[in-house]
Amino acid sequence: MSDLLQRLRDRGWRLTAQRRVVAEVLDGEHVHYTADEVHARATEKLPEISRATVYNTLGELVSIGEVIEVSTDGRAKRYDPNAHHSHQHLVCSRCGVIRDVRPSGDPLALLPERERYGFTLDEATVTYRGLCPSCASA
Amino acid sequence: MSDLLQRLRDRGWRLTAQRRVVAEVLDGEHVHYTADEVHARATEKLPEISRATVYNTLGELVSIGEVIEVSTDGRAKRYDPNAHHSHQHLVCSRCGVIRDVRPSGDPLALLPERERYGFTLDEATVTYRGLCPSCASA
DNA sequence: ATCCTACATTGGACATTGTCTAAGTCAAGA
DNA sequence: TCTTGACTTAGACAATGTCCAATGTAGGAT
Repeated sequence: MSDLLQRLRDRGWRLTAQRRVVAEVLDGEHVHYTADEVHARATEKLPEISRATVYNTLGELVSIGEVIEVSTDGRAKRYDPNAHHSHQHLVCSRCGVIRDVRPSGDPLALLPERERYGFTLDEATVTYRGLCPSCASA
Repeated sequence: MSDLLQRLRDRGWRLTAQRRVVAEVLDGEHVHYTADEVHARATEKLPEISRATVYNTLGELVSIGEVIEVSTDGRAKRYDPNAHHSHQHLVCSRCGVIRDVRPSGDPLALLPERERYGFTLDEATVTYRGLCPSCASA
């Protein structure tokens, strides 16, 4: 059993076939599926799983901090299981491929006091955009 | 006539009443309306303007670089007319208010070479999140 | 000033993404 | 094994965005 499933059990989650399948689909590096993509892949393993369950499960995983919601293009949200290592995203402007990246400093530190307008800052999310090697050479 | 309308005319745009009204709605500082909000405000001045025209005009303004598309919450996109001064966004996690802010350095510089995966970088967009003064004190 | 016509607008159908509900199902503790 | 409350399901509904054929009009041409 994956660490994720163990953590879910520790939180009192009922481990249904549907939740197992969603967790399996989200296992891996540089995974950034939309809800529909998760549903499509989940359906391959469990044909009767419903869209609503996929949305529910993704929402729950996000709310407990196991998965991060990413919206790089204003279209469908994407779900990133790499929640336990702080990171940002690098996106190809042409093909849309996404890589997790780690900036060398804290992006929050770049915002001077006079530009904070009295806000209590929490986090900064950065999206780097450019062309990936294959799009750049094409 | 505003500078924006003059620039549009210089590009060969037909200056219709609808385009004038959309341009007027987008005039100002810290303006970040959704398409529907633009439509609602435009309707006050020109009741017969259609949703399609608002979407068309916003899309055109974005494609010629006069307006920036911002999606801070994964819901509707917002349209920011402050396109001629590079800036980032500061968002209240509770009430959603958005301010334009200017970081002190170039966020692109924070991404080390080994984290660029061969991409040709273009830009970095940063969203700072926290609580605004009134939400923090409530 | 009037006419022409290519470009712009309109209303509504359609597409995509996400949310909600009522009824049925099942995991896991007793 | 039984029971029960949590979970899942199908499908309706909501929010946002796109597309198209019919109609209208800005601005150059006359």
